[in-house]
Amino acid sequence: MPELPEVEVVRRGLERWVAGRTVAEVEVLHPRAVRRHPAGGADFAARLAGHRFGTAMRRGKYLWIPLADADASVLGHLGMSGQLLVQPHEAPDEKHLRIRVRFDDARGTELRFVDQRTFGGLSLHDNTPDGLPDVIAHIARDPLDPAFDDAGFQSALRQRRTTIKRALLDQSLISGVGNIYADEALWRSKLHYERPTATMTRPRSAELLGHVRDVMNAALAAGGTSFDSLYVNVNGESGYFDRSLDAYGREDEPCRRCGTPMRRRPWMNRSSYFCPRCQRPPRP
DNA sequence: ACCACGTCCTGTCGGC
DNA sequence: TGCCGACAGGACGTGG
Repeated sequence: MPELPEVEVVRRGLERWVAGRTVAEVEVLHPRAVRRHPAGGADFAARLAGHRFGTAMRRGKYLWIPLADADASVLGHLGMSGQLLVQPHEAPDEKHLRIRVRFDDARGTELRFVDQRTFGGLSLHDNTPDGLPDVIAHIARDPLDPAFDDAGFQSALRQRRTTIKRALLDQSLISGVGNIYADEALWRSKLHYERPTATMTRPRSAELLGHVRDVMNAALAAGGTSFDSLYVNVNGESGYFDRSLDAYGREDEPCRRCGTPMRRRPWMNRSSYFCPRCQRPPRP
């Protein structure tokens, strides 16, 4: 379940292994992997061939590789189980290989998009004037972006009529936060996931934002987290932010602050993990 | 305009 | 032993 730190690790891998290379041929092996490319797989392959890759960029969980010779980008999202692998040509095809990109050089490697659950995919889009693929113009900056607007986020929270975890997962408010880091940041902030955003004072919002950044930076320092053997970085090495989670997946285990057994609650077709003592539910 | 929820997908795991 | 349901969840479309 790649979130921002894992995606950043993949971005760095792309920067190192595919920047500057020219596409020779693209094979789309599963239509769902290009479902965000409206004209379909054949068009995706045809339009990409012959173009040279620039330096991979990232916003939140989205990755894109600008074409060095056109005002367009290859946009990628890893979804739940997506991997971008740089593999030798002779490596056997992965079971869930969805897209293969061959290059026109003699480096002997190709780029592969592998994805078991097919929530992720690649697509080709024109750029907006600020160099962003047009279809992700609505995605907010992420908290590690130097241009992230802290004050704007805080006032947006107060104006919303929703609850805090929903807001953290809303990619138009703040991007790059998924279920795992949301639970981690809320635990660190001693906030219940159902706290109304309207009750978030400036200091409380600032503290939460600080914890979101701390959790992400810690994961980044550890080379990206993975809690699922499906997740592998761009070179095929599995990252693992070992034993550093305080909330996610810790049902019935003692809270690392107060020792109370942690709880899991079904929430929005997923789960929320929290300490019932440190993170008191809001008064109804 | 804002907000909530169902849906897509495949593999693993645990219970009966 | 084998079947079946629950679970994992990011982002988008739809309906309120």
